[in-house]
Amino acid sequence: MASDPGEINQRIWQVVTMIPRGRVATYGDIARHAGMPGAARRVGRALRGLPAGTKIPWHRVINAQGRIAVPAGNAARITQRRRLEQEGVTFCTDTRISLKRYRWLPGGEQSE
DNA sequence: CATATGACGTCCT
DNA sequence: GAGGACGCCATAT
Repeated sequence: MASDPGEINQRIWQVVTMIPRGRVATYGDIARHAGMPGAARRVGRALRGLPAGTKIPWHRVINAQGRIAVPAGNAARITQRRRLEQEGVTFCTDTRISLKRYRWLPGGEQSE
């Protein structure tokens, strides 16, 4: 059943994969859309276990503060920012992103 | 079973 | 906008 941990992480990756290019989503929204409201940490746990050459656009996942949740010491932190800028996502500050402008609404499927 | 930590969120100052 | 406090879920010790 969906109670299996493997089933959960797959559900999370599914939601992350459906995030459109040039757009970002927060852990809380993904967790809620995955059927686990409040389990934002569970999402981070799933993304942390992702391999380097994964097909999952984990770089489009950021925290509610519009910042990269990846701590220093991890090369992924730089990779994420580089990829976001490459997709057209601009940083409001040195570490801040305009969620109000790039936040993707799960299920909203906004036409633009 | 209790405590501490983490790719988090929300509220308050 | 920045920082601290508390809450939530899961794993490690």
